[in-house]
Amino acid sequence: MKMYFDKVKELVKKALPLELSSQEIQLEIPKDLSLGDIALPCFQFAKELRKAPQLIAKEISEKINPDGLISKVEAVGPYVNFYLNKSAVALDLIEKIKDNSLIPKTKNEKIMIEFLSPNLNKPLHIGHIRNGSLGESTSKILESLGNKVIRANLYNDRGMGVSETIYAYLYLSDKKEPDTKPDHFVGNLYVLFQKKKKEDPSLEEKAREILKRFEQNDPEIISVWKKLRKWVMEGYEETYKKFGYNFDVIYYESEIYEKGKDIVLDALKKGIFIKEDNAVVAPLEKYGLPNKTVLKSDGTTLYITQDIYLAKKKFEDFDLDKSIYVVASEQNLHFVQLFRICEMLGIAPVEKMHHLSYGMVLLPSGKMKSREGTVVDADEFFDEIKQLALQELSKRGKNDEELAKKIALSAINFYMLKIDPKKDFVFNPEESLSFEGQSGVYVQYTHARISSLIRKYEEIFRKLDLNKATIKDLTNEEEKMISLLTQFPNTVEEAATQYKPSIIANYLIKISETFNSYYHSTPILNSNNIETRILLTLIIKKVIEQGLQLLNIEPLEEI
RNA sequence: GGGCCCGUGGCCUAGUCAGGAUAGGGCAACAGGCUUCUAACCUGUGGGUCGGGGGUUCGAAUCCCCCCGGGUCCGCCA
Repeated sequence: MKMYFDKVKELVKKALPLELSSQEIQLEIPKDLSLGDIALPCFQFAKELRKAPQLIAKEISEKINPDGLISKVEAVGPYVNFYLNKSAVALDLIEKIKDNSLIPKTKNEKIMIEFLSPNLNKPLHIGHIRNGSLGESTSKILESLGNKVIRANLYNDRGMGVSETIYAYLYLSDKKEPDTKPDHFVGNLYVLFQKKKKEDPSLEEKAREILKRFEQNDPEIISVWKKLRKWVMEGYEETYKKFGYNFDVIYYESEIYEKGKDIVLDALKKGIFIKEDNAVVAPLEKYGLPNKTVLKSDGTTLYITQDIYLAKKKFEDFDLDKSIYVVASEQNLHFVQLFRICEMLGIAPVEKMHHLSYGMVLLPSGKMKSREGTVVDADEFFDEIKQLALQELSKRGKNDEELAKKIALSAINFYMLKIDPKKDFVFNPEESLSFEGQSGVYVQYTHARISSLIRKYEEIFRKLDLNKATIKDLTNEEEKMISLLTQFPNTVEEAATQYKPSIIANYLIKISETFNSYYHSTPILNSNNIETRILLTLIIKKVIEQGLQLLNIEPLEEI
């Protein structure tokens, strides 16, 4: 698409009156593709020329002769509309499919993206799934453009929550091996502790003692801690596999929570930080932020101290161009402060760090609270959606557990990703997730339809020689489809620069809607323009396939 | 109290960063469409003060200011 924009700019430049030759030309994509592929709004010249934009549009359009890539130039009101030569554009797309360059590999950065980062005292919930979908999808999008992405996860494997499960295991349970999924088993210990604490508030103090003993390396505590931690991690691995998350690096808070002190003290010596009531403080007021304590007055570390340490370690160990954190929007301030502090310390400029902030997943009753057990468990959630998929499949005479899983995953990932990340959303278990309309399953259905077509008429498809492809006699609908298809690479780049997989999800909806409508109205195989139609269908399939993969969804050949 | 985010038909949402052509979709409702390439689909109908008010502009859902509603953060917690 960019090359087409450049081409149009060049044409417009030549047609502009002299006094405007240096002006930057603003182009846009018309809302309605039947108005053309690229539009030049002429308001931008009206002031300088002191002429009505309608008149300017007319004059410019008359000076431009269509050639090669541009098949038609037309003034409509204050706009000059440019139509691409759809056959040429479609052939170009086929070329790109042949050498697998639909998405141009124009980037080459080393990017770390940290996501999920759960507390190791309970299983993952639906909020983690939003986080995971975003993290995994953003990774894939960045990779598709040529970047090297390192997926990182930070395990919060210490602190009060973890100590409470240790206490519950030692003193409130019969110390047996897990009889359920191991992370759920540990999560149940946590819930048990919360319940008992309500009856006996002194338990809080007892859990604190566990934490103290842990920090003093008490062998009994350490061995239970190791055991519970292993169980939770085993449970997580299973869940990751189910949802398609992959990690290259796992950091453990237990290994870094005391680190960062040296960095802070060094910065204090250099006068970057200041001392306040014997604590070390990062002065951030000049940036319009509240000051941040980075070391307690008793000399012990804080959460942010280890964050500073880890941020530095990441840049040093991996020579990163960018470090991304996928964390809920509640921590917006924390990350603004962290990034600013990192810049003050010379770890990295703020531009090299990004907080991919996302809104909360709420329940109709309000916020999820793991203490009170009002959470939607990730595994149960998955199973529920899988059951729904199974029901739908059985309506169609199929009984395929594996397929049901894949459909459930498509639905979930798409549902999580199609909404703008920063928006909160209320999850209503009964009615939220749909298999029709603007859903992952709708896109999958479109893909499966095309696949079925290809499967049924394999010989025809095999006879096609992509090297001698011709595209001819395009209908209006087909031209519009090609216009949409050319926007795919831009869509991916846009999603990457904005860290918004939702842009791709919405694009896939649009392309699926267009194709389904086309499919309904136009015979593909039983027509006199079969080659052109098959080629277009192949391009659509490829675009949907790649788009779905970027959303961490496996394209299905059949549903 | 201050900062940040959200507010688009009954419900969900795109468009807001980079202001432009009659504000796109989906769900639900209603009316249609399967002996023909997958009906988890398609076609049509009704339904909108883009939270409210000012301002900037030839032009505002989009930019600026004020206000209203909701969320969230502002610990020597994690």
